[in-house]
Order: sequence, then C-alpha cells, then structure tokens
Amino acid sequence: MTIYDIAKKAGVSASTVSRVVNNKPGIKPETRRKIQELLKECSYTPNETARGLVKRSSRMIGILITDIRYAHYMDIAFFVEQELSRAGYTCLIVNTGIPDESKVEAIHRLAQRQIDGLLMVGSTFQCAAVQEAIEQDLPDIPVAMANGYLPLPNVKGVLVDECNGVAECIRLMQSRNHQKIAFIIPSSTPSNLQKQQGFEQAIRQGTHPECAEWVYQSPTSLEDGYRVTNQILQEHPDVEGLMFCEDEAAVSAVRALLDAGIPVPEQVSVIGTDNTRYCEICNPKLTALDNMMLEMSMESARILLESLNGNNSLPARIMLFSRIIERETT
Amino acid sequence: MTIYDIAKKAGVSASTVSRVVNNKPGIKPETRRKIQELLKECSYTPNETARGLVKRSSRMIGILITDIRYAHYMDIAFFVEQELSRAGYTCLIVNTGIPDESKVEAIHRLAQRQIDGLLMVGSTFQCAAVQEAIEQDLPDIPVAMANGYLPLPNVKGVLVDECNGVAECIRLMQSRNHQKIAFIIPSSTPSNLQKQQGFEQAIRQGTHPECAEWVYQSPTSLEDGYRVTNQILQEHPDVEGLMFCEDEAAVSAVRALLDAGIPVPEQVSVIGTDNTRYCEICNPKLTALDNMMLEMSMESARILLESLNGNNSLPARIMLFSRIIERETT
DNA sequence: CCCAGAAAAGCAATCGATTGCAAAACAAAT
DNA sequence: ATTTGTTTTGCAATCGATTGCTTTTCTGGG
Repeated sequence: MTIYDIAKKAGVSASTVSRVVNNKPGIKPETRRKIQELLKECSYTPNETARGLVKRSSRMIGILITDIRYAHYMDIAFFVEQELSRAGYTCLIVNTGIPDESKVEAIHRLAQRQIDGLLMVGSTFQCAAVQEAIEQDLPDIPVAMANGYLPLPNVKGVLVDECNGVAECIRLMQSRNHQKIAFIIPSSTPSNLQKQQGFEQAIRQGTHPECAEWVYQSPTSLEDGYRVTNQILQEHPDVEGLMFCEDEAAVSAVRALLDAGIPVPEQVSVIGTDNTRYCEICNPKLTALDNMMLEMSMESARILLESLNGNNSLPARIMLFSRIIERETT
Repeated sequence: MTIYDIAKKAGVSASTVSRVVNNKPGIKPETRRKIQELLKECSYTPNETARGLVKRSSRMIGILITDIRYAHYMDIAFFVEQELSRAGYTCLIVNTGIPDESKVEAIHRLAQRQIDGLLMVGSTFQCAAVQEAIEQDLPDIPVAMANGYLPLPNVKGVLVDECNGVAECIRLMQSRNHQKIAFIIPSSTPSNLQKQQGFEQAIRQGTHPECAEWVYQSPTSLEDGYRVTNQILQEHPDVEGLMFCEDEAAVSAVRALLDAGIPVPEQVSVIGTDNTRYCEICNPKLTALDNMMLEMSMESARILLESLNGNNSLPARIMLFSRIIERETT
C-alpha cells in the first residue's frame, strides 16, 4: 500500500496525501479528515526507506560495543536503546569485537546505511584506526563516545576519572591497614592503563612503594581470576589487598582466597571495578569501584541527541566522577 | 559520492558503474578494471537506502527481546547478531518490554523499515496481540521464534521440552531423597506455565503429591528470591527442595538458606533454570536446568537465514532437549 | 458579476540506486 | 563490403516518498 494507492482511492494527488501523512498545513480540513480515515482504513505505513532517500536521513543510530555480553555493558544496550528509540531513532547495535579491522568494517557498514549518528561504548574505540575510519566514512555526522575520546570536530566524549577512582580504592584499603596491594589488569585498554596509573600513584604515596610492581595480567574470566590469585599468593604470601579492573575476576579471587583459608576482608581486601550484579551475588559481597559506565552511556546518548537536534555548542569532552560502593570485602 | 559522479569521472553511464559495483557480467574487462580503480580511489560506497528502495529489501533483520539485560538473554544478542551479520544482514535489536502494545508497536516500526526477516526471542511473544501484528504488518516475510510458536504460515518456531526438563529436575531431587519440593515462578509466561506443569506431573508421581500446591510467585530479582525462600521456610519448615524458573532468584535462595543455618544441599536442594554465569558464581555452585536458550536462538537464526534464502520446506516447529547441569546444590 | 488574493491541490523533479530493453560497437564470416 | 551475431554500453523507467513551484479553486469585496 503506497502513497499513490491512497491517492488514487481518495481521488487526490500523492502530494496531498503526503502532506496529510506529515501533518503539513495547506489542506482543506475536510479533505484531511477524509484522507486520514482512508489511511487508517488501509493501515498505511510510510516506507521509511523511500523517505530516508529523499530526506537523506535514516533516523537510525549506530551503536558500537566490543561485546554486549560483558555484564559491564548489559544495561547499556538497554537504556541507550530505550532513550534513542523514544526520540524516534532506530538503533543498530553492533558487537565489533576487539580487532581494529572489525571496528573499521563495522563503521563502514553503518556508513553505508546512512546512519544519522554514532555512539561508541568503551575505551577501546579510542584508537587511530577508528579515528581514521570516522574521518573517512562519517566526517559529518555527530558521534558520541562513552569512556573515550577522539580529537575530531564531530566527536564528543564522556569520560570518567578512573585514575583517581582507583587511587581512592587503594587509599581506602591503606586506611584499613592493607598496604601491600596487587593490581590485576585484564588487557591494556586506554581505560585500564589509566587505572594502572592511579594504582601506581597511590601505592608510591603509601608505605610500601615497591608494590607498584605487583601488576598481574588476567584476561576477563572466572578461571583467570582464580588462577591469578593463587599465583599472587605464591609469589607474595604477604599480600593484603587485590585491586581488579572488573568484577568477575574479583569474585573468583574471593573464592580462591576463601578456598585457601584466607579470611576476606580480615587478611586480604578485594575490590572490583564496574559494580555489576556479580558484586551482590559474591559472598561476602564485593566492594567495587563504580566506573559509571551506564551514566556515561546515557550522557553520551543525550549529547548525541542534542547534536542531532543541531546544538553544536557542546563541549568536546565531559568528565564524570566515579565512586566506590563499599560492601563486605574491605 | 554517488554512482553518477563515478560514471561522469569514468566517462560511462551509471548503469555500467552499477554493473561493475555488483560484479555483473557483460562489461569489457578493461572498462571494469578502470572503474574498479576509480571506485577504490573515490572510496565509493553504495547507498544502501537507495538500493533497498529498488530491491525492495533492506538486508536488515529485526530482533525482538523483551529485555536484553536478563543474563538469560545476554549471549543471544551477541551470537545471533554475529551469525546474521556474517550473512550480510544488519540487526535491529529492540527491547520491547512486557506490555503487548509495545511489542505491537515495535513490530509496526520494524515493518516500516522494510525488514527482511524477524526473530523473536522468548515465549512472551507467543500471544494473540503479536500474532495479529504479524498478520497485519509482516504477512509475507520470514519470522522465526526462539522458545515460542505462532500458527502462521510464515512463522517458524524452535522450542524446548521444558515440561520434561523440569520434571527431570524434580526426579533428580527425589532420587536424592528430597521429596517435599516447592516451585517458584516469576511470571506466567507460556514457558513458565510449561515448567509448572512438569513440576506438578513429577510431584504427583512422587511420595508427596500434596506438594503440587507449593507454588510461589516471585518476580525475577535477587531480593525476591531471598524473601520468597524465607516465606517458604516459614510455611513449610520441612521443605527439602526448591525448583526455580531462573537462576538469579535461586542464587539468593541459596544465600537465604545458608543464612538461616540450613545446609545446602544436605537438607535442601536448589535447582535454577537457564544455566547462566550466576550458577558458577554462587557458592555452592548452582545446579541448573539448561533451557538451551542460546541453542534455540542460534537455531532460529539459521532457520531464518534458510527461509531468507528461499527454502520454504522447513518444519513449522522443531524441538530441542533441555539438560540438567548438576553442580553443588543437589 | 468580475477580479484580486488567499487557500488548496497538483505537477514534476529529486533522492541514488537497479534493470529490461534498445542501440551501438565490434568481430567474424560470406 | 555487407551481413550476421555477439559483446558492450546506454537510455529510461522504476522503487516510494518529499517539496518547490505552478495551477486551479475558492472567498469575499467592490
């Protein structure tokens, strides 16, 4: 059922029908009513593709996430999609994975679809390859980043003070008389490197600056958290605190400690990052640094909508403050 | 950079360029090469909107999920998106929420976008409102359902034997000498009602058929699981087993039992459903009925792709078998 | 009753591709 | 050189809307 079919049935031209569909003025009230009835009767629905072609806008927004499965990102896809779809946009959520080429490929594919805006979630999008792809494929549409930033005129970034946040966590443990702290990093994203910096700063200001070297690698996963904790216990039996870049590994670290007969938090404190649901399920409940991922994403979504509405006096970057949610592991 | 711009630069017609872009035959090899170079040089990208208009296909697939945040659905959006996008489709993931109208609204909006196929995840889409919406808005495109079914010619369903699965769980507990079992249901979805049926069947065949009445309501959430467990303990201090329709509430039930000084699984067994990551995090680790949600979704995706490729000899419904993952709570 | 000015409706171009059919270019055979 | 047949290429219509501009219709004042 196209606009022409309706026009024919109503005995008017397609233009007239179009104007009724879009509530434009200059139509005799009677005609308008008649056409409206016909539209309803035929349950006419405008073809968004055709509309997008002439309007040169798809009312679609691309959302790039490395991996939607991380508990960390779970809420995001939900709330951001909700917010944007309330504003009349349709979301194209793409899991890009880690490799640069797949991110570039995803941007390219979205560009082909004439997206009106792009939202990228996660600091891994803060890289040269993505920057180039955006310059190349989407130089003119608004782009927002949650937990990242790129120095391009059309890109706005929302960040969080992770360096400080982690430093605060370290200081919290120190204030509980736990000075010998290890730091566990899953991967070298810009975001995690920031955290590591905060760790090192705070440690050097404490009584055991040599712990600044206690940095361990562990890809995100339950098994790794368990494994790395045992490794730390072996190399540093005197360890007093564990600072993680995410919650999952921290949860299994708690289990590893308990399994080894080490009381938590009496002998060793554990702090996770992200403040996901896992924190409450952990027993004892996990203290965590809330990195405000959801807030960052929502703020990015709002900024994107503002830009789409033509507001171009927005700051290039804004900074949120993380906070510690203290539970039972400190 | 449109196809006409390229045509002008190359001194040929748009048709010729189009044929090169789409690798169609009937172009002189030399011309083809020259145009290909030009395409690369100008980094030309076909406008999918325009292409969609004439081809009457958007190469987009709608994915309906009530709420992507449920751990239960976490993997799905990831793997299904991956599978479909490998096949060249772009996914429109929509969180519809529970109310019928929002599901209908979502279907309507997707129809406007001329999606080529629709995938619905979850038994809540098995309802009259959705059926009507599909008949109305998408009578001709392939639709696949994970964990649900609708009697329409263009709808294929993938189901799981939940009734049996739960019955097996009950029998497992019974074989461990736990006969007095309560069933906790979060909401009356078709899927959960199936499970309840399995519960009742198995219980009636056991030594304590009166427990078939021990059915408790609890909306999904950690707090509810804790609360409802205490309520059950109060009303039936002799309870020996708890069967949940999802994992989260089961996890907090375990905690409630331990907090009440009741040994798990010695005095009371607990079984969850879904087999999410929470099972491993729970301490003791949670035994769960794997409802094969991921497998169902992947199978639906494959069926959808088959239908899109014109295979219309697919069975209207196929059935998968659930399995019990026994861990430490039984 | 005529005419100006406003209101309503329609024409036709446009968005950026695809594609059936016609035309042109080329090659080979007579 | 002409004809025939095969490749290549181009023309123009089409997909389903939107919109500037023109034309038609209406309204009311003189």
